[in-house]
Amino acid sequence: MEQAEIKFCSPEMEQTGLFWAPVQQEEQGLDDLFGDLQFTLASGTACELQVTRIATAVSIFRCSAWPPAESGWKSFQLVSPANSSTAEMCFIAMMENYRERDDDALFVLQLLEEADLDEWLSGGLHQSPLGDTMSNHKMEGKKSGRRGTRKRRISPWDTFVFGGTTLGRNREYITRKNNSRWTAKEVKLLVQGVSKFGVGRWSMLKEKYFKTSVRTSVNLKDKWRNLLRAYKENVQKYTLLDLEPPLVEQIRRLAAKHPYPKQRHS
DNA sequence: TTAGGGTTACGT
DNA sequence: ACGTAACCCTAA
Repeated sequence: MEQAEIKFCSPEMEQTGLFWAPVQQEEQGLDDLFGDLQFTLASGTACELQVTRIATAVSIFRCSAWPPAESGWKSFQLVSPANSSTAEMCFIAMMENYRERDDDALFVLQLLEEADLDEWLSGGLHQSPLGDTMSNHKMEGKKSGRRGTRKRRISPWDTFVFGGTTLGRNREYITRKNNSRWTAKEVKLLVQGVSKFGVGRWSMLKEKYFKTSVRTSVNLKDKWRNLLRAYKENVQKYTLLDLEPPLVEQIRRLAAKHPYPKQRHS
């Protein structure tokens, strides 16, 4: 959102994609962090992320566009203590395809388990539960362990934070398997994109409007479909996200202009 | 890569 | 319970 200034504690952590960062909190709470977040790494690299998911108790932010692009890290999660007004936040980098890198994920989870995350979350600790343990861990050396198809599953991160035994005690739900709900801001962007490129050019839309977003082109397509279902003169009983009327109008106009599904030629 | 049906998580 | 929205699967 409003360019939060974030400094990193140590270069090592920056390397592994795991670090602490003091973040200025508005009184509104963590919701303010929804949307685009820009900051600068200690190295000077500018970053831009999009925060797409926040949950209560522990806040999880799934972000994208982890730089450097070559590192293979594409997204990360951010865990912050509940109810802290100047939250110290721990960014935990993770792969876009955590499914392929369970070893890594589980390794970190193990570290977190050993550290007293509960205590950290309650505000008791003032340094990373991971300490510098991470510097011993060579991420790049790891070959991903899992192969083969696998049924969908909840991210181990989610399970740990919300459903795992360590923290499960007072967390009553598990997050959605992926990115959670679209924000009004994202929807606006999508609508803007559709109005520019028309319906059906999802990968281009992704490229131009959602380059750094967690949303995939398929997500964009699905979201558009949902928007139509929700607003196309159609009476849904309710919507989970209220959009500004002008935006809804725009959606309706676009829906009329570009029939969807688009005619498949054959 | 897209369209569209199917599945799952979560809100009401 | 049931509806909505996010995600998955896959033919073409």
